[in-house]
Amino acid sequence: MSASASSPVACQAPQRPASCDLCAVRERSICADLGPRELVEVEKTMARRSVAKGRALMQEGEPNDSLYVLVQGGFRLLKHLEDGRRQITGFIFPGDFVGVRPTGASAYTAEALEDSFVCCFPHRFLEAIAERCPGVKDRLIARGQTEYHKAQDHIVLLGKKTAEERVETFLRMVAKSIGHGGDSAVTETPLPMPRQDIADYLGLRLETLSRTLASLKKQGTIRALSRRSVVLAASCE
Amino acid sequence: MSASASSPVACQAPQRPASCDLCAVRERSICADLGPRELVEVEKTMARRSVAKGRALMQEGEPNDSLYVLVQGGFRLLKHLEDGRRQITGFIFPGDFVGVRPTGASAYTAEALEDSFVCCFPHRFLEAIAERCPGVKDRLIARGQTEYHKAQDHIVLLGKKTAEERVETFLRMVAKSIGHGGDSAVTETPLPMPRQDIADYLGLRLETLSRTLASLKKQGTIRALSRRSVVLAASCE
DNA sequence: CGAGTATTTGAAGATCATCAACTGTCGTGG
DNA sequence: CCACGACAGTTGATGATCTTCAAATACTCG
Repeated sequence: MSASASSPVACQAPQRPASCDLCAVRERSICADLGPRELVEVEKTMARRSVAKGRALMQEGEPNDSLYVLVQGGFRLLKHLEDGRRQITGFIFPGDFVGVRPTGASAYTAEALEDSFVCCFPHRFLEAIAERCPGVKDRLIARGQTEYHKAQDHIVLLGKKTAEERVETFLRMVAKSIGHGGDSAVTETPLPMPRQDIADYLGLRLETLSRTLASLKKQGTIRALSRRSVVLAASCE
Repeated sequence: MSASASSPVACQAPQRPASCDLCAVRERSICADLGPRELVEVEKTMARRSVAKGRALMQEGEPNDSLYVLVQGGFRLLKHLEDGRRQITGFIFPGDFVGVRPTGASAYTAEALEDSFVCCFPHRFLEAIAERCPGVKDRLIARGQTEYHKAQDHIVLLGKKTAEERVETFLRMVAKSIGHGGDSAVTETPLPMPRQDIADYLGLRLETLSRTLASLKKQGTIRALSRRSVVLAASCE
């Protein structure tokens, strides 16, 4: 299936764009603020990096000095409690970025859900670029805000919603984040993360998540469900 | 102006500083990045505002075009679910600020826990100031990050901690935020918010919070407890 | 002092967690 | 191509934590 050299395109396997011109997420990332001149410069200095499924892009507590833009794949962001309990605080999809500021101790770990590609912007280059492109810092501020707002929605979910509400909210969120174009209601939404990750995101146990999914399917909220994808019914009441 | 001329200082009642030179939180807020010239200008154009206990500084869904720096008092930040359930997503104490970006629809409501004073920086002025003081935008980015990290800690608390752990974490957090200087262990920590707010922050019911507080007191984790303050035992195990 | 609100306490019940067993899926190799 | 093993996910039975409903008590303010 995942042929490597045979077919020229349309291949499911991770494939990074050859240049920024072809980058699928450029308009959604900080690169959108770069002028043509800066873009050329960035393309020369910026490192691209592939991260194999399960490997960490950054580790809670370890220093980090780059901003990473996710080009392809997905990541889970997670924090640990001393006794080993883990909480997933978010998921990252193409166009999103992490590491907005350099730090001596990252607040969280980022692990690849599948083989992924990222672009690395060391902050010391970024600072120089920002001087010529003021929009870059504005975009970092804006990004920080939307991350914060997403975290607040997550807080509401964990603090006030029932298991069933949490699961439905999550599924609609994923559908919106990586829903392929048009009306996400009828389309199949991929679930690139295992059940345990979803449970750790929702503050539920694996078994409770499984039962809740089964229940939503029986009710019809979920049209179809497989290990790696879901089809939701329209969201109208 | 409230009590203005009579007593020089040491008054418990809300009292806003007469000028930025006397501002207790200046070094902790964006003002720390302003040069003397900008400070003078800011002092002329910036509006100060008092907010009575219970009143909202900004409302979820309503537009907001200013950044507010809290000088004195406290605020709760909250979000509503359609059916009226509310979740408190954070508390704001002197030196903190809200409204990092102008928006057509605030993500949350900010309500005063007690009579409070804030400084308002309309974003259109802020933008002009930022051009001359590049540090301002960096500080906004940094602030966005620390808010995000606090939100992540909150997510871990709600997703993985037991009622008892939540309450203890909360109390230590407040002690650290508004703990008066030295070792917060033996000092009395004020609790400027009612029990219902604490419960809504912790994702617990009022009654569960009350019972958990009683239990922590019996165990000795809490040395003394009153409606408006608490004394914690040292945090070592 | 007294009304109204905030907080605490009690008893019963619901939701979600835990422990355990079972089933499905995927990759490997005979 | 199918069998096998390992892991991911599901289902079942029981129990703990937290919620709910109810009532008592404490505190604040006029």
